[in-house]
Amino acid sequence: MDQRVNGERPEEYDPQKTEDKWQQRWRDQGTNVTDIRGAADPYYALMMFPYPSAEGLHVGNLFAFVGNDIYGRFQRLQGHNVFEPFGYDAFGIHSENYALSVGKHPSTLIPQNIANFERQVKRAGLMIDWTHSLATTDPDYYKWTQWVFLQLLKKGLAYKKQAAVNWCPSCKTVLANEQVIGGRCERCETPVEQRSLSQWFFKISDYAPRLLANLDHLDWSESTKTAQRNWIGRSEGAEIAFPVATSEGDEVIRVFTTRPDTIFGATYMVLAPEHPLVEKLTTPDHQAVIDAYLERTGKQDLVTRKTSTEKTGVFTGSYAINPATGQRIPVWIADYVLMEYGTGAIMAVPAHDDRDFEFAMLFGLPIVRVVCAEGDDPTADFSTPFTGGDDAKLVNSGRFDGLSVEEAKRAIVGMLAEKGAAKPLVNFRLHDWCISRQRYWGPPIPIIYCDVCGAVPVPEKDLPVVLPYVEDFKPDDSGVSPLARHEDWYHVACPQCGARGRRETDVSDTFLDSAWYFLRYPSVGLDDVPFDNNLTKKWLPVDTYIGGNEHAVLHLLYSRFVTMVLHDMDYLDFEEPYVKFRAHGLIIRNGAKMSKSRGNVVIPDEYIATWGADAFRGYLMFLGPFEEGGDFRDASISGVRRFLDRLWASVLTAVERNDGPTPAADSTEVARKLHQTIKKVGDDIPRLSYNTAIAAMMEYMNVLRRGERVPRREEVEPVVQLVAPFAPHIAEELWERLGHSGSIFDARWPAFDPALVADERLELVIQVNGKTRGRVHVARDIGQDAAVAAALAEESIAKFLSGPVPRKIIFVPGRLLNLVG
RNA sequence: GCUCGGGUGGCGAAACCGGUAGACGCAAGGGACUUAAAAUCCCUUGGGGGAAACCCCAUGCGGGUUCGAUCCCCGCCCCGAGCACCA
Repeated sequence: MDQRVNGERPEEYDPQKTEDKWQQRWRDQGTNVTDIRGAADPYYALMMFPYPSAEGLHVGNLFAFVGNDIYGRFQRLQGHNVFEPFGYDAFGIHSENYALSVGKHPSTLIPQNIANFERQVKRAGLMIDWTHSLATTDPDYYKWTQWVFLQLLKKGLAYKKQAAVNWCPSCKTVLANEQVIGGRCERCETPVEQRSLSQWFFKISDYAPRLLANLDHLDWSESTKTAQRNWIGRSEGAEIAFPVATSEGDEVIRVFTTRPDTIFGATYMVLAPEHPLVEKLTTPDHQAVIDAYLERTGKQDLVTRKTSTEKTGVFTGSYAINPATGQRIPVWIADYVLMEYGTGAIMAVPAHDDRDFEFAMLFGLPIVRVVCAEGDDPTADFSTPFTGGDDAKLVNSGRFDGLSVEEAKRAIVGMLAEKGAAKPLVNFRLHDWCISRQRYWGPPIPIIYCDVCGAVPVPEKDLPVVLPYVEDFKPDDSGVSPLARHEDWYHVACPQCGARGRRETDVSDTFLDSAWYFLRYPSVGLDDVPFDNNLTKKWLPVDTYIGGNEHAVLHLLYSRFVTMVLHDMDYLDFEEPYVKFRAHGLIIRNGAKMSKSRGNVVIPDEYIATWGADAFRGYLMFLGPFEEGGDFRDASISGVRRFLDRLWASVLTAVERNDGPTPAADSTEVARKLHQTIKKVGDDIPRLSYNTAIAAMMEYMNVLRRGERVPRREEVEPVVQLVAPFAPHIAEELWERLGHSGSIFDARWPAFDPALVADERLELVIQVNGKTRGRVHVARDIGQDAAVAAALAEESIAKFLSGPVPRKIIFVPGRLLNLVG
C-alpha cells in the first residue's frame, strides 16, 4: 500500500470475518430489536414479505430488501426508532404446487424453506427485528386472518353466491380475476375455463369510489397509482332502458353506455349470452340457432374468448324500440358483450364504436352516422368508425344536431330521464373479490353449515379453525377442497343449535393473508388481539412501504380495502395503510430477464461468499436507479468492492497516522468535498437515489486519496457514517477502530457545514449564441456587468462575437453567461 | 388497440427547475512496482479533423418553441411492463 505509515503492511479487509463478527454482535446485543412499546419516535419501514420458495432467496427479493434496509438504517441514523420486521407469505398455491411436484407435504417443506430464507436474509445483514417476525401459516397468525373474514361477514361485506368462476383445469381450482392473465392461469398458463360454483366473495366493489378517490392523496409511485386507477376502471355514462318491441308486457332491456350522445345511431342491440332475457326474447323460429350458439360459447375457454378477434353472434328474432328514434331495432346475442360489466347488454352504435362497426359489417346491419368532425360530409362513405375528436358535432339526431358531444350527452340523457328511460350512472370495472379456494394449503374459511341454521360463522372464541393434517392433499376435479376428506374435522356440531353441521371446506385466498400482515407485526406475540390498540396507534400506518409493482393491483388494493373496512368498523383510526409506497425496479442479467430456464439466475449466496455482503449490497444499489432496476453484470461488482477496500485502507492509515502538518489548501479542498458529499448522500437516500449516493462517496474517496497525502481521521470518519446504511458491517468495524464503542447506528448522521458546501470561487460558463465557448473563474457572487467584462477580456471567447459588444446578454447568476451577437 | 415507463460512449449509467452532455463504475489500452503473474497505484479512453491552440459532429428519427433543448411541444420508429371486446 502506498499509504502505509510506518512501513508495515496494513491489515487487509476481510469481509467474511468482519461480517460474521458484527452479525454475531448484533444478535448478542439486540442491536436490531426495536423497543416496540417504549419507542419515542417510531418509524415503520416495511418491505413486502416474500413467499418462501424452495429455491431460496432470489436476488430480486434481496434488491428490494436492501433498498428498504438502507432507507430504514438512514432513518435510524436520523434518530428515529426504526421498526423493520420480516415475515413469510407461506400459504398458497405456489407452496402447494411445489409440494405436490416433489411429493412432500407443505407442512414439512415450508419450515425448511423458511429456515433457509432466514439464514440468507441474516447473511445479507438486514436490520431486522427477528423478535417480531411471522409466517401466515402460524395458527397464531391465521386465527386472525379468519377473524378478518368474520369482521367482513359481520359488516355485510362477505357473501356467498353461485357464480361463473375462473376454473383452472390443471391446478383444479378457482382463480380470482387477478390470477387470470390473458385467459390463462397465472401459475401454469393453462387456458382457464368457466365453471359455476358456490363461492365466498368480498364486496370490494362497494369501495371502488373510495379506493379510487383516495389515490389522489397518497404519496405513492405514480406508476402504481395509475395501475390501480386503470384496474378500478371508472366510467361515467348513463343507463338507458330500451323497451322490447313485440312483448305485450313492459319488458325492457337496460344498457350502460358512455356515449348516450350517439343514441340516434343505435341500430341494433346485443345481449351477452348469459343474459337473463335471452330465453324470453328468443322467438321459436330462432330457438335452434340460439341454442347452438349458447352451447358453443358456453364451452369456450377464456383464451379462445379473449384472444379471438373474430366477432360471432346470432339474432334472437326479437326487436326493441330505440327510445330516441322510436325505431324498431333487432336484438342480437354475441359474446363480445360481457355479462360481468354494466348490465350485460349494449346499444350498438356501429358508426362510432370499433367493435359494433366490425359486427355490423360482418352481419350487414345498418350503420348510421350521428357524429361528425366539423366540416365533414355526414353522408359520405367511411371505412372506420369515428370514435372521437374535439370538434365533433351531432348530425342525424333531430333537435340535437349541431351540439358538441359533451353537450349532447347531457341533453339526451336529460330528455330520456324525463320519460324515466335513462339515468346518469358511473360504472366500475372492479369486480368483487372471490376468496374461496378449493385447495388445501390455506386458512379454512371459518363457517359451519347447519341443516337448520344455514351458514353459521364460527364464534370468535373458537378461532382458529386449525388446518388439519391431510396426508393426501392433492386437489381433484370435484370442485371440493381436499379438506372434505378429513371426516373428523369435516363433521362438527352447529355452534348455534348443536345440530349436525359440516365445515366449509374451502380455504381463503393467499391475498387475504397478506392483506393485513402489516397490522400484525408490532403485535406479534399477543394472542388475545389481532393488533393491540396502543401499538397500532404508535406504529401505524406504515411510514414507508417498498415492494414490487407486480403487486400494484393485487395485494396493494386488497390491503387498502381491508384497512378501510377495519377503519369503518372502528378498529383503526386510519383508512389508508401505507403513507408512502415506492415500487422498486426489476433486475435483469446481462440485458436479459432472469429465469431458471435460461440458467441465468443470480444466487445471492455465491456472490456474498466471494465479495462479501457489504460489497454485494453496494453493487445491487449501484447498478441502476432503485426505482427502475438495472442490469446485473458480474464484472462490475469489483468496483464497489475496490471502493470498500480503499475505504478500509484509508481509515486504518488515518487511525495509525502520526499527526503531522497537512497542506492547508489541500485539506480545504478535501473538507469542501467532504461536506458536499455529506449533503449529497443525505439528499439522495430519501429520494432512493442510491446509485448516485454511492457514486458521490466514491468521488470523495478519489479526492481524498489524490497524491501522496495521508488522510486525517476527521476526513474519513464521516464517510464511514455515510457508508453505514449501504455497507453496515464494514462501517461498524471501522467505527470501532476509530475508537467508538457501541453501534454506529446509535450514533447520529453527520451534519454538513453550509459554508463549506458552496465553493467560494465559481467556474462561470460562458456561452456565445448558446454554445459553450469557455469558462472563467470569478467570485461566487459576481454581478452581470463584472461577468460580462471578465468574459470579454478573454480573446478565446470574444472572437466568437460578430461585433465588439453583445446584442443581448443572458445572465444566470452562479451558473452561466450567454452572450448573443 | 389502450395506459405507463424507457431509448445517452464498447458496457452499466449521471445530468435533481430548460443552462458545461457522459459524473461514478466496468471493460479496454499504456505505464509504475514485481524474476514473473495477480493484487495495488498512475495515465488515456464518445466520433471526426488538427503538430498544437483549438474546431466540427453527437443524447432513437423528423419538425417546432427558445439566447440556449437529453429535458418542453407536434409527428414518427424501436424496446420493456401492465391492461385488454369494460360498451
